[in-house]
Amino acid sequence: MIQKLELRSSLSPEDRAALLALPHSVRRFEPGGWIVREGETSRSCQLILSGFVCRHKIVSDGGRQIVSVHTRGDLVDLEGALLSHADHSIQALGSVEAAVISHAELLSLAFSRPAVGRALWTDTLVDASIHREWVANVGRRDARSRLAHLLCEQAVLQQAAEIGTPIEFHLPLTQEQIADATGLTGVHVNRVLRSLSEEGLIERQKKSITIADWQSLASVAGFSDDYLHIQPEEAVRSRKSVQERASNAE
Amino acid sequence: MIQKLELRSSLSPEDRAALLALPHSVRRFEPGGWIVREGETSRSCQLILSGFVCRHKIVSDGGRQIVSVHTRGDLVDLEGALLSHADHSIQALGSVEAAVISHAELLSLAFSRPAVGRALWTDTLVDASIHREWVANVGRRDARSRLAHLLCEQAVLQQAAEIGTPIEFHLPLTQEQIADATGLTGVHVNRVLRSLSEEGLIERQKKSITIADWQSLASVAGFSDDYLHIQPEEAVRSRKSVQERASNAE
DNA sequence: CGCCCATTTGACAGCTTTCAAATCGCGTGG
DNA sequence: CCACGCGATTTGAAAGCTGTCAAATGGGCG
Repeated sequence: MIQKLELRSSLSPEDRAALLALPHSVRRFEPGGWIVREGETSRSCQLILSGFVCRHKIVSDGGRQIVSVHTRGDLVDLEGALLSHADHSIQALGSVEAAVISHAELLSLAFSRPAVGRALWTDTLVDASIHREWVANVGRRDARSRLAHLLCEQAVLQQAAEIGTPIEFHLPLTQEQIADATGLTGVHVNRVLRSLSEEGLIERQKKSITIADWQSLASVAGFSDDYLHIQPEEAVRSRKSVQERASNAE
Repeated sequence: MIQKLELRSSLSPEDRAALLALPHSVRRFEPGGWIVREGETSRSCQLILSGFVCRHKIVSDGGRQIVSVHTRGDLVDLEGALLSHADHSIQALGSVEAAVISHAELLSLAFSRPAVGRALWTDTLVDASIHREWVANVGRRDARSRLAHLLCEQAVLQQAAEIGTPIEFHLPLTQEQIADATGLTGVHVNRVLRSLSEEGLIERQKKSITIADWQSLASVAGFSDDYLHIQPEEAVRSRKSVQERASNAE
């Protein structure tokens, strides 16, 4: 499971073996459990094995901004390996299982095996790219587009991580948390989500979403998956699959 | 000048020498010149020698979002070395001089000299951290705080890059561009800037800003420089200097 | 001196927020 | 198995911050 860490780089079998051989222990977090707290210094990072986590920051008036959501296969708190203190907190959104990997071990592997270092570095660059898209999302899109964009992104990412299907996926956030991720208020998220489903773009189950009309939703969102930098073969497979299922659903 | 690239990591003299020995050519850009266009593939990255550049994305309704501003000592388009296509554009804000460095050369140096690789990797992590702060800035602060935050950030960054003093610095953006960086409109930026200067927090010259009351401005912004991850000794020097000058100015 | 772009300013509309209250969902305890 | 209780979801009404549209002013460059 560890090797799926790398959707965006190629690794030799030896590299994979070295990654798999990393000493680690599995840790479980309760819903709401803190994985990292802002300001802390840590000695290890966590590879998410199951469940969802989010990174967030608190601004001075008490408002919270979620800056990213991660799931199976994502390595969080890699920052801790090279930076002295965490600039944000990381919290479990539900029950979470994570593999704890020491920074020292990971760094030494990264520097002894170029392909591994390259893959990890690429991962941080993609993280940054996603952050940039989020800046544009909260900065320049209205509430409707913002929410549509978040849904499209989650659909593609969960598809890539092989969790759920591209048109129906688990949305582990409460409406209040969706609001914190999009820079809106819980009340408004509720209204917009309802309007999206009334228009037939999405369908809402208890804690998951079905994209009823991918084309329209992506168009409302102005969504393009370029910024996710998913490898060509993966991207093709993923996009095709999204579209096929979308058209089957019609 | 190249070695000041690393404010946040330590390098041995040999590492510095290797960086300085990188083959490069100097390229000049006109104001508004494109350094990278979204979607492009590039073979080299650019180390800014003088002037300012910004990264930005265009959303589907034509709106523009500036996602970062860079100046002397910043390496831009490092993404191009590891990712296949650019997810954003980079444009010169005024006249810019940049050293062009081939990706291949830079990567081979990064993988042969761990300290260099570490420094570059750290740089991308700091970039990501700044992006996260921007997400929080546009997502969860009102116009007043957003602008104050942008000003505080620029003051500290330009001080760290040794351009101008911490309380008076060059702001290479038009109000329209400031709006694109903060997710506001030009008209509103104008109003808020005027109100900040009427309240005595800042003073405005033609194209530069003087922070008249750092304490108050930082408090309006909810600004803390933690997320910039400036090395301890640097941070102390920088903060002290900002505060000294600020109190001298009173 | 004149043109062009950036900055200002005013009035008004509108998207989102705020504040409150009602309803729903679901795990817990009787 | 059903009642209770708390958090999440909904909904309504009203206020407010920010955007839009337009026009005037100002400043720099050819």
